[in-house]
Amino acid sequence: MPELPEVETIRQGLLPLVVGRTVVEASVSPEAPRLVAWPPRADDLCRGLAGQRIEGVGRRGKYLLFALADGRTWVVHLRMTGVLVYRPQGCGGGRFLRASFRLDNGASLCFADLRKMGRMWLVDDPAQVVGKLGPEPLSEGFTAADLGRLLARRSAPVKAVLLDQGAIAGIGNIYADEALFEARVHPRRPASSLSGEEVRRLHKAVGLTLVRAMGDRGSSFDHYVDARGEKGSHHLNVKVFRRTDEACFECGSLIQRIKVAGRSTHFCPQCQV
DNA sequence: CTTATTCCCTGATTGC
DNA sequence: TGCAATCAGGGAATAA
Repeated sequence: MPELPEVETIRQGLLPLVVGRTVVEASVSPEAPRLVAWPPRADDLCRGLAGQRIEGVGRRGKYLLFALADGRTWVVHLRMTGVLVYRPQGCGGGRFLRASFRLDNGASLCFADLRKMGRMWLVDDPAQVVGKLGPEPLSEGFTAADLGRLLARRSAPVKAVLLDQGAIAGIGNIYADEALFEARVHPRRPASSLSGEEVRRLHKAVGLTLVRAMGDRGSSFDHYVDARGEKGSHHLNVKVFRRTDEACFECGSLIQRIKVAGRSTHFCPQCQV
């Protein structure tokens, strides 16, 4: 499940490989009829990409944004099992290959996706896709006070707010659990019940958690690989995520798994209150 | 406006 | 051994 640290690792990996390159040919498998969310016809996305030079690779939340020479933006979201890899020799086959984008140096960007939940768009303005996202948690402008204001008007569990992309962009199930452990806050606490001190702790914890994960080039619990097809290593360094019934590194209590906001949630019943 | 629930997808896992 | 049910989870859609 690529979240902010994984998508950012992919972005940084793609940057030196594709910026300045031109897409020669794009193709989308008829087996993936929902992959192209816009334009309505996948063929129009392929035709629109062909001949376009890639001017930059950006990221907003969990979305990758490819700036094209004609001013339009190719937007890619990997959802659960999507993988976007740069292959110098082209994509070849592969059972889960859903789309391929051949570049002017003979290499290809290959989009594989076991569960077919990934989406892509070709739009005039990226805001058409990412316009409703909340602030970037790692931006300078996102302060503890901002987080406090966000949480203050929500009665939902604090974890549900962390997962809400319209509240904060880029946090998914792994890093919500990890940040809440880091902040010593119980995932079921109503968001508005956090004290000022707890809000400051959570703000710091979110940043620390995401930066650490990027330092490990992301977590490869399942399918995630970076732009060159390499796994990350942060799944070896998590404190609670998928550590059910294992000892808390802080206090030795057994990590518990519960459901919060419809998502499996891992926490230490001793450390997190 | 909010929150909760369902659906999409398919391989892996669990239960009988 | 086989087969069905369940689970994983991001985000859109829908319900309340």
